[in-house]
Amino acid sequence: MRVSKMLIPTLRDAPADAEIISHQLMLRAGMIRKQASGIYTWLPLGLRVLRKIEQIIRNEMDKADAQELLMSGVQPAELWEESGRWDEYGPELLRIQDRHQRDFCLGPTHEEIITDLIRREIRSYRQLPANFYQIQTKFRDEVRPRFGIMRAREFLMKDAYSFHLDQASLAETYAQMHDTYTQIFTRIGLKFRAVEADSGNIGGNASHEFHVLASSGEDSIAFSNGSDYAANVEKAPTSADISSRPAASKEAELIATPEQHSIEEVSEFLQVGPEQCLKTLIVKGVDDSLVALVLRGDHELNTVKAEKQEAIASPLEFADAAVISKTLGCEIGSLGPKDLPIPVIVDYAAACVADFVCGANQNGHHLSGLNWGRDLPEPQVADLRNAVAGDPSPDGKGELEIARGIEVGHIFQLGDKYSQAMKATCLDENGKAVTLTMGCYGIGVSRLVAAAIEQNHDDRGIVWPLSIAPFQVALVPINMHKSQRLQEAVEMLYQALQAAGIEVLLDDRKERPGVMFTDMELIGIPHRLVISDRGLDENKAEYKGRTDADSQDIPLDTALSFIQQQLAG
RNA sequence: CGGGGUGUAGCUCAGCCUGGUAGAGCACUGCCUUCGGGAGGCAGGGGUCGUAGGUUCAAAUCCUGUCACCCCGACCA
Repeated sequence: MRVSKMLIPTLRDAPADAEIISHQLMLRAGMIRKQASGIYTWLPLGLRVLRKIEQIIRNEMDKADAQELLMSGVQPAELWEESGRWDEYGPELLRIQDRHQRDFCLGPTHEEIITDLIRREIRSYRQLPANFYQIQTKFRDEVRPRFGIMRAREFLMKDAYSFHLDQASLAETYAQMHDTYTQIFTRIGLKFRAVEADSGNIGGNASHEFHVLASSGEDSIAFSNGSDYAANVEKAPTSADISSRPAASKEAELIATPEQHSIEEVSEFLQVGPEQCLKTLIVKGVDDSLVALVLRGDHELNTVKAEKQEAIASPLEFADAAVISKTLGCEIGSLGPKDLPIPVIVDYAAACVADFVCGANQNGHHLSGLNWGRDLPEPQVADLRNAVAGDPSPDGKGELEIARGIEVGHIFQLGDKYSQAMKATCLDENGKAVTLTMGCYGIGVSRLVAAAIEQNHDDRGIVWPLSIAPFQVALVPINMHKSQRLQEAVEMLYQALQAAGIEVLLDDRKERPGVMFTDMELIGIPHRLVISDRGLDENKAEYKGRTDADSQDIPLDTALSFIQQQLAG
């Protein structure tokens, strides 16, 4: 492809409403343009990347014997009424009417359609198991679309649905899809983790999310450095062996700490680390009571875990400052667990600290050198906090590391939620009707583009993994319009590269070199060949990989084989 | 849905406070010079200032409504 024949409207400045790097770079590289909030047009360059990802997915799904089909994007309301989701799904479902005032929706997902198809077409256990997938535009009327293509309302998704006679068969396909997804993200060339997940409102049992690791990810995930264990930080359990608590070595002491409230201030003031300080949070309990939660100063409360405590009101609410000072006799910044007249629940880690510092329940004072079992009773312990880096892995193997992740895939064992509601059955070997068991498997194809950029960029622009780059090689001639022989040499090399099946983008614009270099780097082409008139005299071309610090000279007549080597390596 | 913010040329933004009839840089068109890391000169094209109403002799500017977009939160995954 020639740059002159392709619309690649690169921008020097990022539009002001683009917040995250992938959104900015996709706009600047001329890959997408916004049509409305959360709705985008894919320009030729962006579409090439999207298609590359699609092809990898398609290829791996086919290998796993999944069959591609394409379902309708507009779906009749009747099916959704049958599954119960017409009422359940909420405003995210974009509902429309046709000219006869019949209700339809724009498909946010396709369980209803596929189940309807399968209940009509599959009659015998001999046709099972079967797995169907499509790559299709979905519409979800998100409350708050943001971050460009990352969380769009209209987006491209690969969704697959498998059908089984029993749970064992589902488990088998589920495991196969887990492997397929692993293969897909590995082939694309992204760092990712498969994470244990809740199945949310789609229903069913087992579920894994696949996260691309990137600092801008919306989710925090915890994974073990000693095993495959990975989970959302909020969901990773934490615990500690109370008997590992060191022996008391200091005497309890009341210290005046005027104007020192936060853990940070107290820790600074008393010159002890925040892990040696305990913080006391007062939340609402059942029946208007109050409950104190005690955490290590460097730990963070996990509200979902806390809500599981019987004494605590759900949803969790912090007590009002006024109520606290009235009931407990001091301000929030001076609270501590000693002699509190309300129930106290202590996080495992906090219960393991000896000689700790905490508020004295007396304004402007803290206690130091406190010890559980000596200065105050052995506490009631519970898991109340988010996992942090360095915590032991819940499976006992290795330690947890924490990273940000972008969810790009999700697999579920659905069970019979939809087949039951929609009466999808088939005959087993005894001629008896059996309700089908289902699995479903999604990949956010368009989101993957953004995720790949979030993980792979530098200050000059996108750094595509070779597998999904819109072009493999950028061919940049210097001042080609001024030299007939350069034109001919470049044309020959361009043809040769193409003939070898290499995707090459020839920058044939009458632009200055700087402009061409900057654009090719912005759009992230992995390999670059520069040809100049003066290089011709010495049979010289210049090669530079997108992330290389410097370019290197290579013999022009070996440029093709050199590039082939680079692509292979 | 709650809170905050922004709408002026394709993009980034100034002008608004203190009303006087619209600007800059980049981009675009033509010509000349330049030519290995976003060149320079000259000459151009392009904006009902989001929109509706109000105040005023006069509104991008002040007032009110409304729409769109963005951010934070809630929500979703």
